[in-house]
Amino acid sequence: MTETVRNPRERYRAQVRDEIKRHAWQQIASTGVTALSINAIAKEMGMSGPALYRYYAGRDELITALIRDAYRSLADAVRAAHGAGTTVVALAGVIRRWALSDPHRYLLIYGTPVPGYHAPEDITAISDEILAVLLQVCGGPADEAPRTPFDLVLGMNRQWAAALPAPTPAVHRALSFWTRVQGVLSLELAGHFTPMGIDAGLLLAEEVAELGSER
Amino acid sequence: MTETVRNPRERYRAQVRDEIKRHAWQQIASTGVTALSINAIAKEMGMSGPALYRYYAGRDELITALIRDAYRSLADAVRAAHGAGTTVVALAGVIRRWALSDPHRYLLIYGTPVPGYHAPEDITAISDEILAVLLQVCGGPADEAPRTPFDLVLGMNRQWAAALPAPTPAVHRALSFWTRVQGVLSLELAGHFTPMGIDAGLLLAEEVAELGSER
DNA sequence: TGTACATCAGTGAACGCGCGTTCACTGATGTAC
DNA sequence: TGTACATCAGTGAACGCGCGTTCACTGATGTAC
Repeated sequence: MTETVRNPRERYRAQVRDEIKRHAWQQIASTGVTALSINAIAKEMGMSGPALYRYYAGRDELITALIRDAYRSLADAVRAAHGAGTTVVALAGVIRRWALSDPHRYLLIYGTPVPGYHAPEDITAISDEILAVLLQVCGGPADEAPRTPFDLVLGMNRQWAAALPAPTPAVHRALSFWTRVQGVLSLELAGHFTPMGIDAGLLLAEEVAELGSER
Repeated sequence: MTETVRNPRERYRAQVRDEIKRHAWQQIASTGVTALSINAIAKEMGMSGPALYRYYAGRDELITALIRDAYRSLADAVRAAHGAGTTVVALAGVIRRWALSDPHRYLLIYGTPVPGYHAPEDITAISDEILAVLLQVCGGPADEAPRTPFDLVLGMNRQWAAALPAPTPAVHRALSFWTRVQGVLSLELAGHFTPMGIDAGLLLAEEVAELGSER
């Protein structure tokens, strides 16, 4: 999140950029992305509005930075879990806890798209990182034969997909894993479970239990 | 959507209320819920801003009406499909087509919650209608014994759940159906599939195929 | 070590905009006798 | 059938607010000799 820099002026810049983001998250947490206001952040920091333009070219660039950090954070969490050795059920739990720890951060990425906004290249790369881990936890691409009709589900227009010989059961399990996690979390975070008294954590575990690497 | 009324004045009122909603949906479709503006709608209709206050007490009441209509529309679509006899796969297709036909309508209900907004009672009732149909398509509550540990997933604090003797496999299948549909649709509508070339329709069919009534 | 200069963080005023909502009002539409 | 009255849709002005962004500027901080 923080870029490390020797130069004292650059160091200060990085600090302020971080503080701006902290306040931005705080604001998003209370009123949502759309209410995110440069002026409001500035006021909260005891600065005048235009001052922030020294640090971000405008509102869109700030939002981009927030989205990037959110993806980065999730990618790190998922990677760490995988590095420590994890199962599909445990990984789902990690993702869920990550989402619950800051619902608006999750929603910024996977919720209703910010109108008029389109993510730059490097962000989809981080998103691919996440999917790569899922793929490994769901069994990896090795020693698996392509299957039908799942082959049709996946086109081949992306590196991580193109790197595979063909869609495999593991790829499909990873995809199922991902959509099922999203399904439970999007409903849970939007509050659609609370009036029904559903244990979302347990439901999620049940949903992904069968998607392990089968080894 | 339109209330039928004899009285000519009331009739006119209902027409205008509908026209306001039509413009509201149009606006939501182009810029999202948060950009929804009473003044903008009025201008589009060739009226002054305050005129709309004759028809809706304020912005929140208008949004409530839109949300209610959205739920109503989905409930009708799902009911109609069930009435004509449907399978889990076909029903998932119906829901998906409903969502794709107006993504913002779907997102208004199941996307990121509108900050500060809370739905009135009668809306959760419509939501229950939908779930009731799902339950029937997934096998119905009849002649099924409770099972563990799924029993824990569902609490019993809601009518349609309380009406059941206990959580059954069918209830759990309905819940799985619902979350899996949400998972695929929320990712598809947010555009997370397009760069990967995934056939969301096929994926959805695969996801719910196993959740039929097993009769 | 001290001075001259360049860099750059932050200010305050301004621009133009749109928002939700209130209020007192005009004028048309329906209703009662 | 015609008149008197009540209802109510819609207007225009106004209030107070916040937004993103630009611009010319002050003053502090770092750099080069």
